[in-house]
Amino acid sequence: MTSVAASPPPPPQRTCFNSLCKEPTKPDPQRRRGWRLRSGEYAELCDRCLCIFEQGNFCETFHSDVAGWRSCENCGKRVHCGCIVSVQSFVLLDAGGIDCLACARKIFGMCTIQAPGAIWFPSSSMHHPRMPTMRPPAGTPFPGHWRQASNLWNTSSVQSDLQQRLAFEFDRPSCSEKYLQQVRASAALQQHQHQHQHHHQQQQVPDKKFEEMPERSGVSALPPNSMGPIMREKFGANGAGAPGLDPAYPYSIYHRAEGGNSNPSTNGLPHGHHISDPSVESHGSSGVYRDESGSGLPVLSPTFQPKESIRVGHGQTSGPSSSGSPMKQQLFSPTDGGGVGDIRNGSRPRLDMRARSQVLPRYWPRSTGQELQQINGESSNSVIIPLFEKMLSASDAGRIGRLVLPKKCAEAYFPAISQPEGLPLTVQDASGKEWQFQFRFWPNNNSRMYVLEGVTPCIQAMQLQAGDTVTFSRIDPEGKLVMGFRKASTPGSGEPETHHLKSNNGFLTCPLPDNIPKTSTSDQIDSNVNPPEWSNNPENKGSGLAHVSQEGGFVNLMSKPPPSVQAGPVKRKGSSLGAKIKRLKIETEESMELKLNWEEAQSLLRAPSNSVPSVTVIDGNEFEEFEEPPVVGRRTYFVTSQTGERHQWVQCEECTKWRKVPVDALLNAKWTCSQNIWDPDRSSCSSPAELTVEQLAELIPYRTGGGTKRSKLKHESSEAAIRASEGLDTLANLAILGESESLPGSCVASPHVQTTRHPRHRPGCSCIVCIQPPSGKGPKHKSTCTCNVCNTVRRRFRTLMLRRGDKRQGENSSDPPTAPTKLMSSQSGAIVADVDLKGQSGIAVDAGPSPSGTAVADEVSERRIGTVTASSSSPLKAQIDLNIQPEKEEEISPKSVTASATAVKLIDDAP
DNA sequence: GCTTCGCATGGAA
DNA sequence: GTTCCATGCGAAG
Repeated sequence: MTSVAASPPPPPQRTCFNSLCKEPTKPDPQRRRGWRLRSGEYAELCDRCLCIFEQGNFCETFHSDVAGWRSCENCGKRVHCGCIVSVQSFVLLDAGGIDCLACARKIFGMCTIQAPGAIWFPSSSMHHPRMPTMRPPAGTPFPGHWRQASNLWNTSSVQSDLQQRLAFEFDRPSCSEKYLQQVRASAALQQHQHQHQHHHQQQQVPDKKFEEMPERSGVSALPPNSMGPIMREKFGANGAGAPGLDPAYPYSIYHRAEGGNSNPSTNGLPHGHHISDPSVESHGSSGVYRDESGSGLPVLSPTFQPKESIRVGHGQTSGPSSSGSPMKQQLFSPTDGGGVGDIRNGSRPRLDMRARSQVLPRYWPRSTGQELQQINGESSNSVIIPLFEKMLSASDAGRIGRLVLPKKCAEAYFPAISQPEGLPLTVQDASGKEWQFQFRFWPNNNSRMYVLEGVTPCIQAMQLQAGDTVTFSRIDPEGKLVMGFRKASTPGSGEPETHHLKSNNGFLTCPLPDNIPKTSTSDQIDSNVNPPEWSNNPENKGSGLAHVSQEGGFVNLMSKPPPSVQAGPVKRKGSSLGAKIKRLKIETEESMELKLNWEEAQSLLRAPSNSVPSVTVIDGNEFEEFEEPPVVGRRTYFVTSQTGERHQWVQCEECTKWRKVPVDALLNAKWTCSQNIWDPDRSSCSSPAELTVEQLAELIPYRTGGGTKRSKLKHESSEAAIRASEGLDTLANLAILGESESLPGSCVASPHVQTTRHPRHRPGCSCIVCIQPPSGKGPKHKSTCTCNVCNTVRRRFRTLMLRRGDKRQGENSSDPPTAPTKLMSSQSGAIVADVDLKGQSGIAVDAGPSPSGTAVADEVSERRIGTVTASSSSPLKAQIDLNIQPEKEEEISPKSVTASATAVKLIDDAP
């Protein structure tokens, strides 16, 4: 192989960044630059364009005849709002309309707005002390909560949010394709446009741009009829108020074509029309597109699913306005980072429109705002780009450790690989832990089958199983791939969808009663048990989170599928997780709003009235055990005043005012001012609040948006996530327990369901099982561990095994003799391991898919006695699962099988 | 005998 | 009819 001395290519002739100019640019010793690009660099302009730009006349000069001009609500000045050049020169007003930068500065004290070229609002500005004093534009509606501190100052976030929604709405195949068809039928459309020139002015923009700027990127304006239902929900049928839908606001959306090779048949762009922005080329995956011509707004991920973030009101939006915490998503990034694939794996940029549009809807990301915020908790300057998600199949969740990736998604969002061996891929989970997978493919029917290998540790760490959903997102500009997950509920349980188990990010859902008597036997977590701020509490990060919808009165408790699902064989082709169920998940996700972490959930649990605890001493520690499960009360905040006086603050269910109540007050979950018996002056919703929001913010840490607390919480987020995950897992288990035993129509999340199996295993249970972290969480006890817990577990299991062994021997004595140590499943043919139970009768049971029918029960019974199977998929091999529940003998679950198996090992190891 | 790897198969979309 | 993808299954380690 001969090496050819490659002569360096001559430096390309640089031309003006303004695509309407294309004059050659000269090296500028003074580093004079144009507008700032997303990459962090600045547009390189020719002298003339630079001069025009510096004079602030760029838009007038080059965009004067395009749409997007609006008038400042305050001074009436004409401001262009449709391009990257002008994006920093106006502020979107919540109530619609814009203010020019000068007015914004003047009115809102926008001192933190940076000089032209800096298009980000620093996060500090989001909590500018003057924010609450902002006033709405004259003549605009003045909703009560508007101009809350964070609202206005999150203009960039608002824009970002809107843009995301628009991008998503538009980019959905069903949406974009429809419109692109309209574009293609341009002749008829234009004729129609001439007849309705004014109304359709914006729709003509794309065609006009195409004609005027043949080298420009493809542009497609969003027609009113492409407005998705979500947009209509928020902005009304005509889209008024939405910048992108406002007829005076030409919201252009740019589609990037792979390799600059646009295909009009697939993306609606004329040949040769592509985004040639080198920063885009370096991106690699979906993400924030930018129009280098300076006449289009950047667009975030086309796959963003805005179901959650679109919810507003009552502070429920995932955005910053409700929480006081900044929505950690920004449209622009200081640097233009590439995707993981590009940076780490050297992929080529991909994600053409065709690939995106061909991604099946079931893989569309449905990340909630909370999830996104959770993912993005570490960086306020990052853009979270939901890529796709996938419900785990049995194969994916199995111990084989291979996660089959949807082909289109893999090709669209992951690095390009040419060899089957693929590439190592570093993926971060929501807690920041990095996992290394092998991204590869198998040749398959002249195609490829993409898999992620080595996912078992991650899957196990997340305690995922078939039916759960993993989500893939990317954080830009870091380019990190982030893998999240949502737990499934009970897809196979056949639960009526109006009842308990709707699958929402793995949160069980149930309707709630209006009142929850403390002594009720159906105590349930109230839908309003936590204030809106809480939902966005950054401490609520973590996988184990309960969602409580304030709107719908639903409580969603994270849960694993109930035992029936866990243990049930997953039918091939995922038929048990059919499309219908998946769609149900989609719809019911809308009911999920708030998150609780475990500590907070715990804090809601109150000792039932008239219940005297029995004190149990375990390992020197006293535990109170209640025969009755705890009562769920209203969330309150305990505050100690400067005088040392302690009391609680609680938010009224109806008027949302905060009231002070005695520290020992136990409040109904739907507490209202009328129940404020301690302060008659404030026992009505019409009574004024005792403290202002600011004062409350000082009193109640971070709940009401204290900025300093938030930063602290960031540092604690990982730990909090772990705690939350652990705790909610337990809560989830309780929910499962409740579900499995609740009466028809009762709430699955009800913690107040009696059980005869093990009355302790309920909320508040302090038994040796419940005080331990859930399975798979926390440090594992070694098999040789001699701690009190382990010894107790051993002792219990030894007793159980002996009892069972005796029982079984009695049964076997009447059975015909069979092969003593080996059984073979009649259906699965799975490998069966022999187990020596040391003195027990040899019992070995196939743990593979079980034959249906009564045999299952027998077999399960056998399993629970204690078998070790070769195909055990437990992540806890050779480790003690301290969450085993020996008394719950009737319950069928793989975990229980594992637990039993583990117990056998314990017995083996026991002294 | 068990696990891992890689391809093949076939149901479903 | 084609493509996708869940998983079966044989070969290799």
